[in-house]
Amino acid sequence: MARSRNTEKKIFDAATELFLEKGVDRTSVREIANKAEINLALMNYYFRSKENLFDTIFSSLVKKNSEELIRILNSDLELFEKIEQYVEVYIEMLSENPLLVSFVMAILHRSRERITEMKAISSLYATDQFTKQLLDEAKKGNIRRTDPTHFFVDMLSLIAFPFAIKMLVMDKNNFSEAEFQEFIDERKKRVPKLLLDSLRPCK
Amino acid sequence: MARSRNTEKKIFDAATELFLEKGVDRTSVREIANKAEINLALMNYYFRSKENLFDTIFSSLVKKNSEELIRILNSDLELFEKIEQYVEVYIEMLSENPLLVSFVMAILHRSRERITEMKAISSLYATDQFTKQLLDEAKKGNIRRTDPTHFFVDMLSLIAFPFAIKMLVMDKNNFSEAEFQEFIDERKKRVPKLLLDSLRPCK
DNA sequence: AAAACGTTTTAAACGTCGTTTAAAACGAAA
DNA sequence: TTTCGTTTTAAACGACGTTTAAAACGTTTT
Repeated sequence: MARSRNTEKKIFDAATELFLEKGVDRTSVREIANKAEINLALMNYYFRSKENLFDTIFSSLVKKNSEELIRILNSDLELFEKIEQYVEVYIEMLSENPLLVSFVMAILHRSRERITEMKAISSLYATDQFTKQLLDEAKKGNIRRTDPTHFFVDMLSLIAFPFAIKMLVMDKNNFSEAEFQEFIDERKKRVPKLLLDSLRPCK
Repeated sequence: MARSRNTEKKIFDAATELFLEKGVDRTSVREIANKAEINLALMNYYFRSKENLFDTIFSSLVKKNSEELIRILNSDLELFEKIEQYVEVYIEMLSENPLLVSFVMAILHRSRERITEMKAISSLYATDQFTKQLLDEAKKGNIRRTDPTHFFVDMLSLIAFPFAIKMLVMDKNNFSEAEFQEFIDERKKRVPKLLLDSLRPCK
């Protein structure tokens, strides 16, 4: 009984690491079993199938990493401050899990047809509260009118995409790991500035 | 002889379609052989391995689709006009090949270690000419000073990422295919405006 | 026209993949 | 100590990417 929980966790942890590193389809069950030091058939015993193990891990990863972000979106912070904080926390989170973006991208393509069922995924998107805030501030004349759908996609793109093309950026600029990290850190200031400038009614 | 070229092309075309649609790792060689109506072993005869077939297809796709973009970056168009044209042509190109972004993303993760060898991939990035133009215009005071590396990553992100999260955007906004296409079309105007506003020295 | 040649195609087999199976080993309750 | 449900094991299944040797084909040569 204590043994079983332990086994389940060993499988979960080993698979998580391998899935993030090599991708689901390039990780074999025998590899997971080796890393977790368990018998091959135990993966199916505890998780029914590799696909179901993947779903479990994916939901867990998304949930763990998106909770704070949703909390920020739904907070009653002033709009500009909220955007600044959201971007910074998001980039910081991805810095600590640099493989997460590629992983999610791969899943969005790989499991395209199943997206609607994967409820975890919706926590990656804008909340109604944030959308409403954008519309309200525009109505009050505090910011330029902007399509919330576009604005949120802009924000997500500027935050996440650089991680997806990390290797391309490193290769073309001859960045070391540390230099790439520095580049990413710079974006914590740059991206909010770009977004807020586009909202400011100055012009 | 005529037969052989034909066979090679049939394999290439069938595999291209399947790789884009299902991803490399979820496409079996037997599936390719069926679709191309050729014997299983001919894939290895003409392309040595599935991995090599994939490399060939990837290079061909990237080359075919990036040539015009590079031509624009290296043209002597005025900076703002160049950015407008680059964004519009890029988005239009991705609209016609909506699976390309996910495919390239998957490859950037899947073949991370081989990126440097895959020379085709460098054509996805900024040219020296464009970088120089950004620096020159800033020096002349025509635009705000900006880090060309960041600026190009911003631009790429705003162009490409929405295609990568297509299913997420469609799901959350209840978009039909046509509505998503409309959303993308709007970005042809929106993205250049956002980028140019961030460069204008108005403030 | 037949023989000889290199090119192209074929069917069968290899080891590895995800998954299933039936039985063995185990731990707690009787 | 026996019983019983839970956990683990080894072996096997069909499908995967790849290799092989031989068959079929089209050209060139005699």
